[in-house]
Amino acid sequence: MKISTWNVNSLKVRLPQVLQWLADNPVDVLCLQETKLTDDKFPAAELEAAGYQVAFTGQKTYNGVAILSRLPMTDVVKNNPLFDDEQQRIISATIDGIRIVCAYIPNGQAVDSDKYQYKLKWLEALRTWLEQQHTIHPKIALLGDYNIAPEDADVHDPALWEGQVLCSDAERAAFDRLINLGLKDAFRMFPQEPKCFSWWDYRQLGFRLNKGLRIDHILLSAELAQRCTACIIDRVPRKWEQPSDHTPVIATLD
DNA sequence: ATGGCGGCTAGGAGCCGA
Repeated sequence: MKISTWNVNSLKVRLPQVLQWLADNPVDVLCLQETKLTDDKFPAAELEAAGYQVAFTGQKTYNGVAILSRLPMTDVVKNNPLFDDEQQRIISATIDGIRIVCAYIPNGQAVDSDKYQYKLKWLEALRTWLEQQHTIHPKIALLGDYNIAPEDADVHDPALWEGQVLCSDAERAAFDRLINLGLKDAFRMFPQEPKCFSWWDYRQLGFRLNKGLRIDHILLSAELAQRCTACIIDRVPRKWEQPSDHTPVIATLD
């Protein structure tokens, strides 16, 4: 079973690329972030025609998440019931006995901004809820755009980014608290080349110069980590015309 | 580098992302 995540930065613009990527990479589950579509505009028919069931929750202009699955989905839940939030950033479902949580964690903008405080509160509420979910569902995976580079190895220029949003101590501590629930960062379970990233700025030739960050992650509970045989970042769609600034991450489970 | 690029809403220029 292959489960994956991709921040598509507008599903309206990126739908052809999502369909192409799924044709090339027939994963069982794809979690999407930043769909930026209200539910009435979600391209369900096109994705169903490609062989995927869909669950989604969106809003105008910003945010929006979805789960695409080849297998049936049950118990779809939108958002974090413990956190009153107008922003549509979480959707979860059970697929083949696995609880899949798709999350678009807030960006935070800058460490001195209100959005950063919202990000930290949002992460604390996520941790509390996920702890409960983990108890209920021992087979649980949290996939998405975390907007956190967990370690300096996940940053192209750690000195430039030190203390900045996405790399600050408080954000990394929040990431560690998720790990401490008993979750594993699937990508770091395996040997990887240095300077592997999942996001590159559109500006300044970010991708060509590999000036990126690894901020898209798949965290697995112990039962799933045992079954995980590979985790890779697929840079290919970042090379396509009109790409998302993020690229997919895929974990393979036995 | 208080920018850039790209998508969004607008139907301008400005917000936001990361």
